[in-house]
Amino acid sequence: MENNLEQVFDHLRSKGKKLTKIRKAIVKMFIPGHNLMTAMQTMKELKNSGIVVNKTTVYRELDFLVRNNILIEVNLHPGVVHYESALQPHHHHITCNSCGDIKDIETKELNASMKKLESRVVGQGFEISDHSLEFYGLCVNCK
Amino acid sequence: MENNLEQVFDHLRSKGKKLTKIRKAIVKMFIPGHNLMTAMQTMKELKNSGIVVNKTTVYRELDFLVRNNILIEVNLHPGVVHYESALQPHHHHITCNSCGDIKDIETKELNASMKKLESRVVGQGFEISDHSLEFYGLCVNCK
DNA sequence: GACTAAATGCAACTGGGTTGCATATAATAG
DNA sequence: CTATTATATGCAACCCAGTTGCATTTAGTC
Repeated sequence: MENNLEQVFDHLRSKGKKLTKIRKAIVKMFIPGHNLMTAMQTMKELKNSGIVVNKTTVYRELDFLVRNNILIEVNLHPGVVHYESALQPHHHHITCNSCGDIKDIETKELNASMKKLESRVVGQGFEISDHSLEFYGLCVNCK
Repeated sequence: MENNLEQVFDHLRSKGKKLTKIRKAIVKMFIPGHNLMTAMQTMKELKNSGIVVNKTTVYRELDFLVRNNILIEVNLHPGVVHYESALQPHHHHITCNSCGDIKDIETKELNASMKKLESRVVGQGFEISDHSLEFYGLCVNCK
């Protein structure tokens, strides 16, 4: 979405942040949506498109984009953090235990009962700000 | 639950596994339930009770117990794996973003709609074997 | 073009987790 | 109760994701 992309750039500009070629390139690879990548995968993708970046920069840039609500962290597996666009409708993922492939999954069936659950927990004094729901199994090709 | 403990020991014995003092001690600290610990926390707890263990042993032992369906891995935060008893009713957790405290939480409201969701996904060719649902927010003391 | 905050690179480091290999220990049979 | 052997443990060295301090570079502004 070209539109989203320009919005993100304007948003950052308005906050006095710089639009370096690295930042632009990273935002571009995430914002169209449906891209879920680790820091290292991001670095490789950048390299593939001719932009060689230090890993420190990649980690700092991804953190920066998370702090600015452009990306979110996704916690699929121990040992590595995935990132994806924050500018997408709320959804979850299913990871194939065999080939490692990750697919988006809508969970609209859960909305009502999830709200009920959260209000009960709030009633017990907790304040829920976020949740993480991930599925694991076998994809069509692997089973 | 003393009973569960003996069942676990018998189960392992029947598979030809040895019941060393380290293994027994680790099983004992997890099986009563409501204990959620990282490998390093487990090592410290062991030390506190007078059993000094190498970290390699702790990691291998926790893996062993997961492979034998006595513990499960819980993926709360990037960078560290938590372990808890597999011999508990299905439940989830809420982590306080401020003090880091973790509490168990029942999610019976979700059961029916979760089943619906899973059958839809199965209908699309995926086979779901597991899911992870974790909540984040503020506990009573911290807000 | 000069200035300054923001961004980048580099090297060294941290910490969770793993591997190969030598040694020790629990269970079993003799 | 000793010998045997698979299983478990310790140790040292390693791997890899992610971080830190500091010097250098760059984007945006005047």
